[in-house]
Amino acid sequence: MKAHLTELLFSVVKQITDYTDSSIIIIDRPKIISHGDFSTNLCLILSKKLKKSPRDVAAIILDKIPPSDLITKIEIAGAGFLNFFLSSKANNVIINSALNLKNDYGKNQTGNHQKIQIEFVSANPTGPLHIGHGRGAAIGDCLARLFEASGWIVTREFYYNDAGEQINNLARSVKASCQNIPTDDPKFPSDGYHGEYINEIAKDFLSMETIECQGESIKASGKIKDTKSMQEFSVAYLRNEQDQDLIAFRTKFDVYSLESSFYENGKVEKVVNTLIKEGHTYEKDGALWLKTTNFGDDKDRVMQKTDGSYTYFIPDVTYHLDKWERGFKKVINEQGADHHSTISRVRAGLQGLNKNIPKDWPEYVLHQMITVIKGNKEIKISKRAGSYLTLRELINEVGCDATRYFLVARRPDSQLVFDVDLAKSQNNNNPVFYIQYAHARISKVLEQWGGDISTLKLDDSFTFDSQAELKLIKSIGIYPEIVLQATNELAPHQIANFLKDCAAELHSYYNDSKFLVEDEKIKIARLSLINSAKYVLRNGLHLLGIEAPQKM
RNA sequence: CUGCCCGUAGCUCAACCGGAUAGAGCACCAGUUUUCUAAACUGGGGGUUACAGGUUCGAUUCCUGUCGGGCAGGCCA
Repeated sequence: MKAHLTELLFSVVKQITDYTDSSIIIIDRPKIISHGDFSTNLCLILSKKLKKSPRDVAAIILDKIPPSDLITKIEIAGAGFLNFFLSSKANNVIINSALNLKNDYGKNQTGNHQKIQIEFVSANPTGPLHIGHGRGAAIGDCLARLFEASGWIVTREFYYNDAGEQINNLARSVKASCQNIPTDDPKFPSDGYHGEYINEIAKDFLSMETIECQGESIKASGKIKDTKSMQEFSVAYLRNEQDQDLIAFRTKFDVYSLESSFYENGKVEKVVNTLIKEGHTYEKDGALWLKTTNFGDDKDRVMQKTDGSYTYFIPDVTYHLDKWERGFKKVINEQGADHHSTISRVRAGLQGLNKNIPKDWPEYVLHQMITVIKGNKEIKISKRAGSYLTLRELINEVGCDATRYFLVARRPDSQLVFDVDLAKSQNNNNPVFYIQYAHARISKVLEQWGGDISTLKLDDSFTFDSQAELKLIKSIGIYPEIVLQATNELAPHQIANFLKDCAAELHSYYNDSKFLVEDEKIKIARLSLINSAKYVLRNGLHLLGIEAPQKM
């Protein structure tokens, strides 16, 4: 519909100016219903160039614009806006389009089958997933679903930091637990992990349990001095836990990349050598430094420590080079904002490799921290202190649907308050139930009707006239635009907000009109309308990874 | 001290990358059911968009400064 309007307007623009590109035409959706279905500020933009007042330009365009049976009225308004009002035929086109496309309604092909890789969660295997990882999982997975809906070939990926200092720390903590050293004992590792899960791992390690992890069996040796086995077992144990958390959260990954693998296949070494060869390094204080200041960082960073091991960002750079070499021209990393300082380092490292990787590659979506409130008290999340609200607990208490909704319904870069009591209370007005209820209501009406849903179609001559109907149709018509916009702006929260609005229109309509009426023509029209709304609600919920129940 | 994010109704948050009268939900007040699910609907009050300047036809949005909150600034990740 937008494209249609752009075409009409551009045919006039070509006549009265020398523009050869339709990109100056911006079609908006007005906020206020009396301003019509679409509007454009085109005349305000052209007024300077044509040296005429915006309203005069509007009059000229109005005079020359070709007629269309999808538009019933065009108005000049305000400072010189053009407002377009859709005809009832256009409304019927929208509804029939949704009825025809069904599960595909709302999708677009702007991605043109290009490859995109989205990395998210990527939690260290040093503890169970918490609510912050949940936010990452919800946002990352929804982004993946959005890009799929926009015609991209998506790879979902999880990166495990299963090497390095944090893992040594984990092994030390488990070892201390095996030796029955209490966490408040001075002999307990000072920066060790304190959670109860450490004791669980220790217990299973000592009783020589076997853990299944991504198709591999890892058996604990049970020997306290066997640091290697303890480390392997602990990592496998926690990866297994995290995998189960993610399954419970309906989040699947296509590829798991392991930090350790980049050491094993020699790629880390190769990256280091390339950086040295390209002249971006120097030695100081017994360490090897990367000149990240060459690429916009505010100070240089150590890349090889005095003990010979590498700092975390070298394997990170290696991993990202690997992504690049796998052919991903578009990569999005979803992570917590507390890691934002890695961005400049990873990008600097990639630039230093001199491989013609774009400066702003990869893209990042950073989500801000979450404040968890339970019983009117804030829960501090700290892995090391052991105070913890795990994602699993949250799913068990609140449910997967509600958890996903609340975690994705806010802009990633705003801090969010998650009130556990509010989210889990069943009798409360919960937006998730509100949306699902709208879907269930439609399903029930269609079921009571008992006809063949696939035959529902709107007659060209039918005219909807109630406010409730027109508002619902508008919501259905706008849905594909929301999907595209949410994809382009990396903003899945827009889907959540849209669905709440769309459900509200449906509920209003439901209360306003009866659907199963005597008049066959009216009945079919109304059922066609709510069935198209059903596809929108279901498809939108699917983008959020939330179920659309037939009844509640 | 430096960098990044944020500041919008009592609370939780939107606002289509500069547009028209800043919108929802919760909470509060008043109503709606002999009807396809009242987990719903209808109406009402509530705002100097933290503050002060600047840019222009027009600013919640862009720029500068101030105040306030969060996160970073490890040879941790």
